[in-house]
Amino acid sequence: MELSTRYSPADTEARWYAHWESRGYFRSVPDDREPFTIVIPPPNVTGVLHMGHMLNNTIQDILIRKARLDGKNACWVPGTDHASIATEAKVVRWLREEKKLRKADLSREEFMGYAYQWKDKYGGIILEQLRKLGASCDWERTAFTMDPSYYRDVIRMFVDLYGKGKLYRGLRMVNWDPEAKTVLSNEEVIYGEEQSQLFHIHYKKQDGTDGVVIATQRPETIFADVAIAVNPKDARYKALVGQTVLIPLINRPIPVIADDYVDIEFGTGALKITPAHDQNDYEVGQRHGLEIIDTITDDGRMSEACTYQPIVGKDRFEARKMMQPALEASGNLVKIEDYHTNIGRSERTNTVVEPKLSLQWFVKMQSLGEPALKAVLEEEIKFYPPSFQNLYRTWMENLRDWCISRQLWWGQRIPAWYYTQNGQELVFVAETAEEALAAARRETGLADLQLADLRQDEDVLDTWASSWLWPISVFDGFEKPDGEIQYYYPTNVLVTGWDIIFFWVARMIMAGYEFKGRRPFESVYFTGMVRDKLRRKMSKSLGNSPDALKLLEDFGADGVRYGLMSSASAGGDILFDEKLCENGRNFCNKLWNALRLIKGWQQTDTAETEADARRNALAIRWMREKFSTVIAEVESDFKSFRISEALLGLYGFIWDDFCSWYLEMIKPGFEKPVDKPTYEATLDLFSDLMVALHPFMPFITEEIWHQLRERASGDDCMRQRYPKAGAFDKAFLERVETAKDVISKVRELRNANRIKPKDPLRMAVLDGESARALLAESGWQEMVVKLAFLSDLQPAEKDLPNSKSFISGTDQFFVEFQEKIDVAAELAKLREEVEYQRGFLRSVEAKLNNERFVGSAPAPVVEAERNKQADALARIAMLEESMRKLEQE
RNA sequence: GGGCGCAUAGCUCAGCCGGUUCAGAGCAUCUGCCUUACAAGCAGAGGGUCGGAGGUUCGAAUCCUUCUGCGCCCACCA
Repeated sequence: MELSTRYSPADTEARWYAHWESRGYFRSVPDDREPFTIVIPPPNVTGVLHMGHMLNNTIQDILIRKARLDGKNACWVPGTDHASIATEAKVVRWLREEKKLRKADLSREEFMGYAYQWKDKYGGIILEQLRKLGASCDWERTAFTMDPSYYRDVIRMFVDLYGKGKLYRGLRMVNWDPEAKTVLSNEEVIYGEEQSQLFHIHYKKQDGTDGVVIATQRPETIFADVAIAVNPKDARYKALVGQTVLIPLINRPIPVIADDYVDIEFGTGALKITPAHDQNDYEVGQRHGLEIIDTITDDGRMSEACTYQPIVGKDRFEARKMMQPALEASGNLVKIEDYHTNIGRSERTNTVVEPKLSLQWFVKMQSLGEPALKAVLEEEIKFYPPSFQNLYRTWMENLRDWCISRQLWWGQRIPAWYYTQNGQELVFVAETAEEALAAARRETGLADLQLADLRQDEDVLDTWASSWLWPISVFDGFEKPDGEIQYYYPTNVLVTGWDIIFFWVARMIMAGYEFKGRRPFESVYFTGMVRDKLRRKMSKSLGNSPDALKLLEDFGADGVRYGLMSSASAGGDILFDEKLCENGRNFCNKLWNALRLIKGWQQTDTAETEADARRNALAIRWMREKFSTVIAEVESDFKSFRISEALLGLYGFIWDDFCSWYLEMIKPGFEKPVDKPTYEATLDLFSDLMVALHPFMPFITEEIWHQLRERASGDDCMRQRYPKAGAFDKAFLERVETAKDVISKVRELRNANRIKPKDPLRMAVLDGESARALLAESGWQEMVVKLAFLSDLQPAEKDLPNSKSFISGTDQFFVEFQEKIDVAAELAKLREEVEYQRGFLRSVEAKLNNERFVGSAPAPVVEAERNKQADALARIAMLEESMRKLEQE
């Protein structure tokens, strides 16, 4: 079959993926092999593939495929996250725009119906896209955080924590998203510097005089004020403490109090206290026993409680605008300053977050955090790169209770039922409504109590309160603790972005110890962020993110995988450039053409000449031994998750050593055959290279594997065993490098003297001890350039009127050219070289003459310096000899 | 304000538990080649006093101090 000069991934990728999948190669069931488990960081169920997904899933696939080739039972569990707030926001928008429906007009059941419609339509798209990338997930295990069994586990978790007293309901100041009308965790609030205004407002005393001026960015909240606070040490306001001032416009009297919290230096030194709308004010209010007046509704409007009628019902920002003219008119506005400040916005809706008092469910983090922190600090769970331990530690040492209730519908509904008896609210937390009812009957003594008498909590759980169970629940670890979770748990490695270290990684660790008593994974590999060339994070709004699917089409999955991995050190950001994928595509093409070359060779039983046979045997030996060293590197790179290094090592070996040197060495002459032993050895070698490269570039390696030989059914590249690093002879490998170096040097001379390739050197003459042995043994001097050994020449030929010399290692070489060479230029070069060598010698001798060096440095180091000295002396002698020869002309 | 990290070739980075893998890789640049696998290619070359200044040491890109310039995390003052 004729092979095209270009490799076309489109033809092969879909075919091989279907082949692998139909053969069940991705499937894992427990057996007696060692397991290797990864659970995917579940993408948002309605998400689409972006660069970040491609990066971390490529890494996971590499690790999984490597483990499979290492003979382990590799299990990669895929799945999706219901992503409560993000998905609900999308569904709400979809309903509004497509169905002309408002969430407020729908019942919970109706809304959930639509949400599932949406999920059925868009959910799982991303999993399909992962297949295009080559992800070898066990698709039969595909999980979803709202699957019935998963849902049940989340409920169990809630009941369990409640029973252990690690979960409570309380009124706390929370971050409120007035658009999504839900509470947000601290991590879901994004702070950014924004332009604002500082209003200086005069609160007058009841007699209409004096009073105090305060500064605020939020004049619309003055109606929720319950006091003015000053620092007790502030002389300016001493007299005022204990007196009463009036809130402008509504003239409600409030006291002036003293509290250390107030900064004398800042603003006017007087602070309005608004406990309902500010965390710190809330705390000050608690200290002084002040009341709380909440003037902002759940959707961010001014409520009746603010009592200033013109702004009641208005949006908080609109109300703010109305305050300026109103305060001016009443004579309370002193001035307005422009002001830079940090404003917190909702990660999901981008709305300005409102601090608000709210009754929510919280997880007590103290006892959960301790083992989780210990595990990482003591490296029972290893982080790659380890520097993320610091970030983790600072967070874990400052844990605050985790608010896990959300005022949404899309999620696991909180399993708490309420019954009001004699004005007192009783709470029943249970896995099912029936159990709650039974408990309610017991506790109230009302045997005829019905379900309808109980009211279930309306809220659902934070999405992270379900995904923190991921490594347990995907193996049904709550329902069947003695089932296959025993085999797969703890998982081996988690691959994820460091941006969710708190949201997810830390919490999975806590859940692992809390619910399983063990770590959820042995290692965590943190990927960096994928950024553009300007270091900007890739985002939809910037439009700087390449279309992932288009990339796969343009460069092939292998090309993209190469591109992403070639510059992805653990934790380091990737400055993505399509150029990287182009390199990957080019590499595929290189492999493809190596295949074409080999497949095009005629074969013969034995080599044409003895020299050919010797050379080929030597070349094969060299490849095998060097391959051993490369595999050893790859293995050690994998151990420390230096995946990028492993790939680049193989890349260099394949491109430079295998293609540029080895294939050129054994390549038969035009229309000449290659001997069968060499041919077979080359196919074997190439096959091994494909297996070694397979984890990184699965498609092309599988394709070439099958092109190289007829393979029996089931004899696929991805089913092989990874090549083992064998023995190698270091001295031999070094001699080969010297020989290569000689040839490179000759090429350099030819290049510099513009001797065309078609016009080869008449003769290159060389001499040197170690290189000589190798070159003689191999017949390599016949290879790329015609070389002969100086000592083999007749005396007359030794006179080299037109020669150049160079040094490689400790050997000196001469090359003769037909053309007259530029003697002056050559002399200048030699002079430069001799100067360098003399400088080098001086530094070496300075060390050797230093008694303290000779006395205190270890013997091998001193010995090495002595060798350097001898080498340098020899080189200088040779160079001077060459210069004398040139000067004679 | 508290903490962490980074600074090495034009660009992106590796090396960093001191001493021949020590000044490296890829990309970019330059030179010469459409040579019978591949121009998505081949053969070569140039380019860095390892951010500045001190210190420890026989010896520092590597350890310490400090300065400068970046980046990130946490907290957040009205």
